[in-house]
Amino acid sequence: MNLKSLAEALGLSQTTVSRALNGYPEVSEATRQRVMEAAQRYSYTPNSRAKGLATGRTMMIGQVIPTTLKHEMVNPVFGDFVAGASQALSEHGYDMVFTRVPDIDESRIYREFNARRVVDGVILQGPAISDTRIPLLNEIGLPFIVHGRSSGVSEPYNWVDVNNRRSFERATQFLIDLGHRRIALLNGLDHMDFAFRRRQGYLDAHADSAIPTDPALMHSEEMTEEYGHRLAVSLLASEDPPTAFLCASMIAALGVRRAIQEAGLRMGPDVSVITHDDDLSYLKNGSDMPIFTATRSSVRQAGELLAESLVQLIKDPSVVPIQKMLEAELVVGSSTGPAPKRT
Amino acid sequence: MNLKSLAEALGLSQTTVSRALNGYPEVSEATRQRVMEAAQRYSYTPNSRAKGLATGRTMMIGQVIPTTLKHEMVNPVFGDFVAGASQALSEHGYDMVFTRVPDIDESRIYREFNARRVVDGVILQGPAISDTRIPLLNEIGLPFIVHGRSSGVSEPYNWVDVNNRRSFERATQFLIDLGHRRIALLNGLDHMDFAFRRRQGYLDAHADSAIPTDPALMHSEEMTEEYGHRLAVSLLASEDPPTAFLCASMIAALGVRRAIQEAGLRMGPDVSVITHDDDLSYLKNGSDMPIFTATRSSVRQAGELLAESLVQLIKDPSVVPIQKMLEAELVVGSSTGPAPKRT
DNA sequence: TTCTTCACTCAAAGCGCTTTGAAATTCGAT
DNA sequence: ATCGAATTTCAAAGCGCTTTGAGTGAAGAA
Repeated sequence: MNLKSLAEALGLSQTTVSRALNGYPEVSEATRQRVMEAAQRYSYTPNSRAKGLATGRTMMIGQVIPTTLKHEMVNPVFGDFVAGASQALSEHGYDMVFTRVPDIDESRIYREFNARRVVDGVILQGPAISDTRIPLLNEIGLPFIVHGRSSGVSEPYNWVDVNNRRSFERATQFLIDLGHRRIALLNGLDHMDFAFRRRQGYLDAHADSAIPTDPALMHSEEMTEEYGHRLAVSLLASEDPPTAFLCASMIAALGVRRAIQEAGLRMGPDVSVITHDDDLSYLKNGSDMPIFTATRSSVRQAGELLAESLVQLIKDPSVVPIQKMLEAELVVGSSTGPAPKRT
Repeated sequence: MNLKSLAEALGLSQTTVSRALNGYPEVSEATRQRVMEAAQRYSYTPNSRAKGLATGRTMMIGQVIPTTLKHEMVNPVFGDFVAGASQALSEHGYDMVFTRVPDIDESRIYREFNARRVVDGVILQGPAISDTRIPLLNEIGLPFIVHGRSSGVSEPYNWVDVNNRRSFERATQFLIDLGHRRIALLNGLDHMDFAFRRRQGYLDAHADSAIPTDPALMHSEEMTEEYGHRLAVSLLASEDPPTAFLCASMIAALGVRRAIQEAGLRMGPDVSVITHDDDLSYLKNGSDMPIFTATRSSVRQAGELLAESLVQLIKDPSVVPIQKMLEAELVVGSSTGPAPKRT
């Protein structure tokens, strides 16, 4: 059933039917009722491609996933983020489309997105430091919003981000206050902006308390459980082991916990651990008493907020840059304690 | 730049240009070269909506995510699955689109997908027992493939699934052979087909060895870390505690491990644990020596296979039902050992 | 009664592409 | 030269929708 046949069935013109359906004022209430009812009865749904072709709108939001950087997609955090974002998008009638492309092609894809009019806007994930995609998208003129920020990009752009620097500064300060002096940092990949900011926070806290940092304690890699485990094992076995760990993700923290237990130590009394907690639905940090002391910020909520902002942006591209900073809370669990006295 | 202007610039008709671009034989090689080169130079990309409108193809694969059943989306397994599937899809030029809808609307959405010609095919996730979406999609005639199967659906449909019954039967048998008699089953949600099959495997193994099962040991819920923990805590504290746990997911198994350690027991020597391992990239079960003894099957690969099949199906709908069964391997790690002697 | 207005409704022109059916050109064969 | 077949190109008709600009009646004003 298409517009034409519906119009014929009703004995009306396509124009009138279209107008009635889309709520234009030029059609009488009686007619509108009749049309609506018929549309219902014949279960007519407009063809979205035709509609898009005519209106220039697609009601789709794009997300490009570079192929070789497999992390994005498989990262559990991504799932929760998408859940939040698609939730919000769907409320405005938008769907989400994922395109995987080889790394090199990424810029081409954005241009194509624009040329082919395949999406109305784009979400940019995992910004690196001085991310080149931002100037690119600005130049193309495709509405977009970044999940995170990109240090080194001077031009304005829209973003939603967690205050990574502050939250890691607070976490580090918390450990310092407990007497820890050797704090290991298990950070995300070096070139990622969020990792950069977290390291800043870590360094700032040390500087504030005039505590020297040790490069041997600062690491960055893909945040897997294995990585957390491997690194904790080697650090704990080192000459001058850390008394505390600051992790960039729950998953890595699980690995750290495993290493601590294997070493015959207790998490909390013997070795302290703080992790960033994205509040993943499948990996809750305890509902009553948190297992890990953590800087918590729901990535799902970030997704919702971001999607909401993007929709608004598409509706009215003239709004000033949307820039929303979320603060992470520091929740205290049983994984931290005073630094053990040196023997 | 659109077809029309490109054709004008070349002094050719739209037809010829379109044909040249789409590799039709009716155009001379020389002309084709000229057109190709011009398309490149003007960086012309066809508008996909217009193309879709004319051809009836969208190059999009849909996935519907019911809103209230939030699990699908946030389940870490989902991320890896999508990574695999979208990888394969992209190689054939397909993108993936997610639509979130309230539970009740799901059937309406499929009809709309079809009516609005918004996708060329659909992936069905998380089939329940006697899942009604399957007959619905069959009736609509929209090409689809199920990730999993649905017991109780008699009509033919396409699927890719892991042999859940067999893998859990083997795992259970493995525990029985080690002398375990009280094996707890931490299963997924009851109405899910995969959970049903796993329970079957568990029951079959018990029956084969004439070992009675205890309803108090069989549980099903959403597979979170918390659930694994909570349940293991209460089971370990019970009158007649299990000596082994069989978990449907790594995440839940992590919770079980935590509970075991909190109880002052050792995983392996004191309490055995086997889990199903979807081989998630962020939650590897140890690369050299597996932590958990596990039934392993890469959900990422399943995604690839499924996507590949769907593409094939769309290309040629006449192919007999595609039904692919994957076998999980049983990898032995350090989480299992002989049943401890009763004190 | 005639002229304006207003409220509705309509035919037709796009949107950018594919594809059909026909026309023009080339070329070897008669 | 002439013809037919093969090769190459084209104009135009959709695909299903929105939207413009015009048309039709009916109601109200003169």
